[in-house]
Amino acid sequence: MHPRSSIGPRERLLDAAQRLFYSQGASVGVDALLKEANVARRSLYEHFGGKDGLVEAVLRRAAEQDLAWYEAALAAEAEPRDRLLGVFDCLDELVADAEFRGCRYFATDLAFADPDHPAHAQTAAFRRGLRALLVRELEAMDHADPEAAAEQLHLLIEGTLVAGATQGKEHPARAARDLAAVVIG
Amino acid sequence: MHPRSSIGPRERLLDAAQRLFYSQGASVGVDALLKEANVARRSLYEHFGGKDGLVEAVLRRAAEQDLAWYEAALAAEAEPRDRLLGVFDCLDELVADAEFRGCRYFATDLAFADPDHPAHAQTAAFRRGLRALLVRELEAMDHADPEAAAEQLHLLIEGTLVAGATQGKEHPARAARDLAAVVIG
DNA sequence: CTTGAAGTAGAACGATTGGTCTACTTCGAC
DNA sequence: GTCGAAGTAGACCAATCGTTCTACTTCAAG
Repeated sequence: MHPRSSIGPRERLLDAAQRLFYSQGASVGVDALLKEANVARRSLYEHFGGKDGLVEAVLRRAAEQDLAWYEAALAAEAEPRDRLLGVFDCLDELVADAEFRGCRYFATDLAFADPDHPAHAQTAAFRRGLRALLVRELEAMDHADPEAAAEQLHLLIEGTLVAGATQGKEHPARAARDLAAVVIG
Repeated sequence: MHPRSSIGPRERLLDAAQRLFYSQGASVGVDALLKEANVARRSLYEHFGGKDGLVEAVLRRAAEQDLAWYEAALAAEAEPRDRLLGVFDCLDELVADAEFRGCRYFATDLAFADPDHPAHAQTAAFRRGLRALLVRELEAMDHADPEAAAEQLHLLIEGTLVAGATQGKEHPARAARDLAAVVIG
């Protein structure tokens, strides 16, 4: 193995694909992915079996990273109530970034019309993970109805990501934060 | 002309494209569109100049229809406050429909990576129209800050559409309605 | 009856797609 | 030193993409 040079073609491919899928959509051609990753055509098919396998692997890894991002956002504050509100402060920064292009998972769902495409299982898993995270926080602060509140917070997050992608200048995360404060109580 | 048989190839094409673009995304092939519309290949290029022109025309017409849908949703109630809340009742029905697949305009934005594609101008126009509608209603009921409230309502609507597309069973419109009531005051 | 615009049907185009395959290189393990 | 797994480079394939084009039909206006 290459314990030193560390990143082999598999990782380079995952990185490049995650970048290009996000910035240009899942319809980017295999050629563009290979060029961006500086990887031979053959490596893609040996490691991932095909483009679909690469898409799935990218989503699986991205879901881990993104859930960790939410955990980090929560960890930035101490008070249970501030922890959840802090997520929207982080979202405000995220959405303001020039590179922001919306929610990776929803974009993926839209890109694959076939409901049996393996990508959908990954996006669903991410949403369950995020929802579980919200429920956990709400339970920790003894919220009266954690499930219902988590649904509302989730809706506010999704709305923020859409609004941020289509009119980022308006700081939708702040508008969402005010409503989140109501939800949390 | 054909004042009788009424719907010529142009209208059939618009109808078919609106249906297929929504259910399968803007990546549906020209062949599928022509077959669905029972229209000759040539007619598409004579009437719309190409697939891009068809996309633009579909969005322009859909925006009219959808804004009219929101107007109708508002008109279902009399009291200024109930008019806006009624929109979320209508959204609840819309989202529950088995055919519902999310917001046409956001899906279109994601489908075309090129920021100069004419489709983006149409989606932006629709959002401006919807926003203006919300502001108008809020002003009519003497809301303290119509612009800010419209932004929040818009965010709730977008969030509802995303949540409805990904987990329609949960009635996200009801969750959004509760928050909308807070926004309206 | 004729003419011409508008429609249909479908072959064909160049480009691009995802995927397969061959030939060559690299490099650590034995 | 040799061997084999893993990687690179790139030709190649069938399918599909949006688009152009020709040939035939339809039908109302003059």
